[in-house]
Amino acid sequence: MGSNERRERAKEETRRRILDAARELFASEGAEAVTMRRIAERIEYTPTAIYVHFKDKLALLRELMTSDLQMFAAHFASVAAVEDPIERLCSMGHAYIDFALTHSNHYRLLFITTLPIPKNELTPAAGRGSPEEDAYAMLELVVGAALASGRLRPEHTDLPLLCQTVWSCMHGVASLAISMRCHSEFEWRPVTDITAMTLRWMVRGLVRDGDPYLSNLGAHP
Amino acid sequence: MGSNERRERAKEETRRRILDAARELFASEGAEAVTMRRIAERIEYTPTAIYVHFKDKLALLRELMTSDLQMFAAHFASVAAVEDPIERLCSMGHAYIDFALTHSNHYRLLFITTLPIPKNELTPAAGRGSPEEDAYAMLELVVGAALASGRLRPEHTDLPLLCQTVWSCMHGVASLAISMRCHSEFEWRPVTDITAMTLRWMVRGLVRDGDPYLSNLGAHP
DNA sequence: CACCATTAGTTAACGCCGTTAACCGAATTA
DNA sequence: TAATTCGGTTAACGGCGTTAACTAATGGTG
Repeated sequence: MGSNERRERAKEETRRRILDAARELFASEGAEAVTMRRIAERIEYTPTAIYVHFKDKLALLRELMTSDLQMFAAHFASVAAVEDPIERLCSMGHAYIDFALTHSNHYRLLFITTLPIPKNELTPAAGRGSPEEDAYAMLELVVGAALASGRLRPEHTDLPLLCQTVWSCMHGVASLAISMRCHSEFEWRPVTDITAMTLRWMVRGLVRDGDPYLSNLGAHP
Repeated sequence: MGSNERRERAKEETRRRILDAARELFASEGAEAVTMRRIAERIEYTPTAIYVHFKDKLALLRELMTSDLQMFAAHFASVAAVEDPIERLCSMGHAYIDFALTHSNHYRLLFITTLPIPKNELTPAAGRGSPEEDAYAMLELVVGAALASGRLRPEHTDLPLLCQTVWSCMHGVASLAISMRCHSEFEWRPVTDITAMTLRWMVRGLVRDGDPYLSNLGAHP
């Protein structure tokens, strides 16, 4: 009678409310504040009600992560517009750090916190590959474009290796900055400076000597 | 009568046994396996007995961290012997990754896991500064030597900035490698390759054009 | 020697946590 | 109307970190 559909929609609705409550709780108070009981309390349900919609806490978190990964990927939308392939890569690096700092809780969940279960099966996801590959795929696109431009040093041929090295360096800047935030006693240089220097090293390691982009940063930064 | 000393020594002894049990449990089964109850079980005490020797779990972990930091610093003992300052820095980088991979649980506790309480007061420590600064101080020494050698580009003058950028990059390689270990589905390049490439970029970003060390890696690696 | 103070360690309990089994009650279906 | 489905609740289990009250052995002191 179609009323079945209504019931299904209602179920989807509470499921969404659970996810929203978890996300909000997580974003505002950090991962350790996300407990089944507090999520339930927020939506005025019993903790066990959550288990009707999610197998367990990990399944809930995994679903949170997939939506966060989409948000993460969306954060790089603007870099595609940058014309120069090298500058585009730097722009992506800056966007990466920006995301990590402005959404540090999300960044921690996605890339720092090691969940008990491997994130292998984040979601089947639409199309090919997990959403995690969306941002990574974009990185491959950007680095691939730099590679195709012929401006990289001839020894650079391994695209995955290049991407993973770039990612590693940026992740290092982001994650160390996040964990050093409170660590006041330490005289920590501004993240922007560390980011800029890392990107400068990356570019110099990537492009051939005498590349026009080098003059942007050659003088005295 | 001196028997007081014996009592004190006995107390120190059980305190040490608690730390040993925690360390062993931690190294073999990871951080989440370290619970007050399991530690107590190992040394055949009651969980509450631990509270005679440590204020709470965090205090115990902090003490574990300080000894791990010493072990961490000791891991770099051999790099001081390398003569060439640039090569010494690379050697330290390799040692860093080596430590992170062979003692990944310790590395996670020290640099990845963000403890609820800032690690500000790890220990007053002997001499000046916390033990965390020992390895960092060594990094400052190594980078400082490179700086003093006059082989770095003239724009490099900020020693802390250089050290922190180096550290960030190496930390990125280490931590991403650790968290990607299980993540099988992903075609991840060997950590040694990523490490080598990162160090190559670092060196090229650091030293002047035409530095002799560049010919080591210039050809076609 | 007798008495008291100190203290390493135990017992019992509290309030959290994730999770499960049994149940309830309203809506759907036959 | 009777049977069935199923979103949600109640009560409970085992485990966690931590605390208060207590025990028992030791040490110093009159």
